[in-house]
Formats: sequence, structure tokens, C-alpha cells
Amino acid sequence: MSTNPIKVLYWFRTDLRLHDSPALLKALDLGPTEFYPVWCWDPYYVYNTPVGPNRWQFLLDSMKDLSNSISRINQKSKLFVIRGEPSITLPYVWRRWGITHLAFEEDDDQRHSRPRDASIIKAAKDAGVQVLTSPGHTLYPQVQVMAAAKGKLPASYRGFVNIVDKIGPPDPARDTPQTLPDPGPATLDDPLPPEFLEQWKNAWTDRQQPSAKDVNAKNRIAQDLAYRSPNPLSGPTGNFEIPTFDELGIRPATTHHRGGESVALQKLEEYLKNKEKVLKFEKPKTSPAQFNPASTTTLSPHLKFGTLSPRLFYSRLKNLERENPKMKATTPPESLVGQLLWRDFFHLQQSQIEHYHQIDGNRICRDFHWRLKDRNTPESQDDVEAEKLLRAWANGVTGFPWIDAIMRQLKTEGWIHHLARHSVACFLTRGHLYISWERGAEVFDDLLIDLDPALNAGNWMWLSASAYFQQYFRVYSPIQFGKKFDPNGDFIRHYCPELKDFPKQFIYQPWEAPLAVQKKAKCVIGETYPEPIVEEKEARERCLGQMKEGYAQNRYGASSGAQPPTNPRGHPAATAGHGRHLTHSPRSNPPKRKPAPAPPSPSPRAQKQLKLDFKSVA
DNA sequence: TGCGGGTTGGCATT
DNA sequence: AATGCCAACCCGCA
Repeated sequence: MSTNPIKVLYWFRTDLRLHDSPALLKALDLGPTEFYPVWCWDPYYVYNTPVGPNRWQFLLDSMKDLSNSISRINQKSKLFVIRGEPSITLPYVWRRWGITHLAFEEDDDQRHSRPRDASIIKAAKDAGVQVLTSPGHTLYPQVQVMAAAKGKLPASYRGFVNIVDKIGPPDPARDTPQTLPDPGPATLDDPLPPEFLEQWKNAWTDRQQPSAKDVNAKNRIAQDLAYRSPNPLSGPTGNFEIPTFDELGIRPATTHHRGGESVALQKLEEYLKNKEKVLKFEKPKTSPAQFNPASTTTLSPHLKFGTLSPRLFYSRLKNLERENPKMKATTPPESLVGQLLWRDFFHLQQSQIEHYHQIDGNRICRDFHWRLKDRNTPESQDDVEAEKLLRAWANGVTGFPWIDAIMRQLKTEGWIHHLARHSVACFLTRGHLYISWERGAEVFDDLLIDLDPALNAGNWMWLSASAYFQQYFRVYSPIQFGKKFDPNGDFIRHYCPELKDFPKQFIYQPWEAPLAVQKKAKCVIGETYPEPIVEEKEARERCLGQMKEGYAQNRYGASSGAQPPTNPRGHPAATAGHGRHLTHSPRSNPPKRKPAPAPPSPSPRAQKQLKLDFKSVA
């Protein structure tokens, strides 16, 4: 009995850290004789998901840092990066390495992660590999909250907070392991068996979207990886190394936000030094226009990648409150603890609501007659004007400097302040353009480093008054809102440099400046910087009317408790290769295919993405 | 059925 | 800085 080796493959996904990792500790408690820390790098996902370079960089940073930390406590070990779709490569690797146990942190994303993990768990069972999982990405395990809620999902933040208050504080942060067992001889250096290659090839072909006829450069690189390198699983040199931008063919990142557990922990310590700022934190009073440094923690990407544990953050905040009782700390929802609870709230929602990331089939989401609602709309019914508006919004060329500055910061830095997200999301949807929140969420999917599907979908529903929030007549002004925080328009001057010499008086509405003023500022509206794409007041009033009508009609993505429609609009599936859609995988309905395994988390969207084009202004 | 509340609106008034 | 009004939403609770 005692001679049975315990060979553990630990699969890192949403938890790129060693500190406070319940799943990792559970795996180590087995007392493994061999321990393999693994990341699965799925080339299909990489080349078919429009994730911008900034998020890739953050992921690679985090992987490098984790690998270094692993090597620091065991120089024979590191993060082994295995190229390939997990559902095919992991079973092969188990066999080759004689793995007895697979361990990973649970992921509550029902759209992709859960089906993927279910198929892996099944494959493990079939192969006689034991599976250990643990929650760990949120403060509270979702089963615990649902049990405390007697199975009834709280529909509001207040309700959620009432329930977790009954539970008490979340688990304290656990220790960082000081040692790790050696890995075994991690080689896959002989040629892969033909049946494996066949399986891979089939899976690859299966996962091609119909419109991916034109094989672009990225696909070619991916296919090289898949078929031609001597051993695609272990990387170009067979050492399971972390991919480089060169290997991946990804264009350089532009952001200053950098990933990694050590960066996260340092950033946390730095932030906590300012006790006043931490304990008196009120989200609505922090400025969306402040940059470098931002007015908030900017720890969100670290929570997303798991380079920072939310329980560690929470316990540090609570300790600070305890140590400074006279300072009268702020409370949820506006405090920093409140922000962590918002994150838990939306993750709980995501875990319990079918089709959470879209309108169709979503029982809590109102179904307004948005423009550009359905990407599968027949060409004859395309709303060409709305597509132009969406592009202008995404590219930061709406002619509203406040909106454009935010969207350009999003593109350049991959991070924008929460209230900035509100402002641009409101503008796109219920405020001015009346375009579906799904289209906006897709742009955020691409560009946000901290993209978390639960928070993204939840907040887009909130801001578009589709769920959680109903006071649709409270509209953020693209002209006035930013002025409260930044009357001089420094934020605009930085991200829209063509406007930098505009006088303060006109910086938020440059089209109102007399031509002489425009000329003096070396920026003529309509030439150097665009005219506003809509007349503000007129657009807002039209939207208000449509929202009122939408509420009266009281349509939802799905009726409560009912099965989601399979093809709600009767539209034909997306046809091949038009290039007319801004984006197109049929995200609306449950995927026919196996869901794509997802390292850094948004959906495996196909082929085309919104072209971000600055040349008209840059 | 009625009422207070809802993470963060805008505007005018004090 | 704080209040009331705009026009008026839904939710949860008594």
C-alpha cells in the first residue's frame, strides 16, 4: 500500500499563485511522490479569441512569475506549459507520466469552463485518475452561500450581503507552501503516436468555425505548432517553456500594468500603507479621470488571474480596520471590502443563472429591442448605421472627448476606472446609442486586462438597465460627468492629444468652440477630431422613450424557470466568411461543439474581431 | 397595497 | 456640500 506512488498533476488556471490556494494545498496534502505544476496552452484558443496583447502579456508575466516562485522552492521544478487542448493533451500526458491524481481550482463560468472541466473529469475517471478540486477564486464558496440562502439565489446585492453576514467572515488566507515535491522525468520527447495526432487533427478541424476559411497568419502559426514542430506538446525546444510573444506571433503590448503574484503582493502592501485612503475608501468618490496613478487599487487584473487571493486582500483590510477602530472605516457597498463582495455577488450570479453572458435564454435579463442585438441577423436586415456607431465607440472616435479618452485608455492600458466603464457602457446602450450591451461587452472582452466574464456581463446588464438596476432615466452625461472630477480635462488631453490645446471651457464639447478657437488649438472639429456621432440631447431623449417602451413590454431573455429557446429568432446560423459581422461566433445558443478550453477566460470567439482603428485621429 | 430603498445622474437651488 | 426636483423604474418588505 505505502509503496503506491502518488503522482499529481496540478492544473493551474484561475489561480496563478502559491499563496492561499486551497486546491494546491489539497493536492499537496496527498503527500505526492511526484508533483507536476502544469499550464495548458491551447493554440486554438489563442488564435481564435480576440484577446488583446495587453492581457496576453499580463498572463505571460504571471506564468513566468509563478514558474520562478516554484523553482525557488524546488529548483527541479517549474511551471510546465503543455501546448494543446486540455481534453486531448491531458489524458495523453496522464498516460505518459503515470499520473494518479489531477487537481485544480474550480471555475464557476458555466459558458466554457464548466463543460470543459466536466469532460476532463470524465476522461480522468475513465483513465482511473482521481480528481481533486476546491473552490478558491471567491471569498465564499458558492455552495456555502446557496446553502445559507436555502437554495434561493439572492437577486440583489443587499440580499447577498445579508446572507454572507449570516455565514460570518470568509476562510482566512492559508499558508504558502515552503516546499514542493519533485516532478518526475517530464519528457514527451519521442514522436507522438499517430492515433494521438489523428485525434488532435480531428479536434482541430472540428473546432474551426465555418467562416474561418481564410487562414490568416496566426492560424498558420497555430498549425505549425499543432503539426510541424518536433513535439508540439512540450514547445519548440521540448522544455515546456513559457511561450514568448515571438512564438505566439502576438503584437507588442502597450500597457504599463504588469502581472505576477509577486507584483500583486507588492502592490497590495504598497496600497495598504495609506491607511486613511484604504479605510475611508468610497468608490463613487474616486475619480475615473485620474490616471498614473489611478484613484483605485488597480488590483482587479490580479484577482482575475488569481495572482492575488481575495481572501488575503479581505483579511488584510479587516486587520487594518481592527487595528484602527477610531478611523471609522467605510462599509459595503462602497468600501473596499464592499468591492470584493460585489465580485463574489456577480460570481454567484454567474454560477446560478443559465446563459448569464447573453440576453437569449437569460431569465434575469430584459430583452429590449436593442440595435445590433443579434450577430446572426441576415445581411438584408443589418443596421449599417448602428454598426458605424459601434465602431466609433470602440475606436474612441465618437466626437465626445470624455468617451473617446476612456475608450483610448482602455485600448492602450487595458484598464479603466469603474465609473469610466459606467459612463461608456451607459452611452453605448440605454444612454445614447441604444446598441445591445452584448456588443459592448465583447469589446471589453478583448481589451480589458481584468476581464472577468461574471463581472463584465453583470455590470453590462446593470448599466444597460437590463437587470439589477432599473432607474434608466439616470443617464450619465458624456459632457458633464467627467467635468465633476476633472474640470481642466487633463485626462482628455492625455488620451486625446489632438485636443490638448483646447481651452478648458470647450474641452468636453469642442464642437461648440468657435472656429477661431479651434484653429488656435490646432484642432478643427470634423478634420483633426471628429464631429459628435449623435446629437446628445436628441439621442438621449430617444433612448429614454425606447427604454420606457421596453419596460412596458416586459420581455426577458427567458421566462423564469423555462428552458432557454434553442433558436429564439429563427435566424439562420452564421454563414461562412462574410466579413460583414463585427464579431461572430454563435455565442447566443449553447455551443454544439465542445467548448474551447480557455486559459485566460473570455469566449472562444471566432475569426473576426472589431477592427480598432485610430488612424483618423492619431 | 403601499412605501422605502436602490454602489456612484443632472440640474437648480440653498 | 446638501437638498429637492426631474419622472417614475423594480424590488423587498410590512
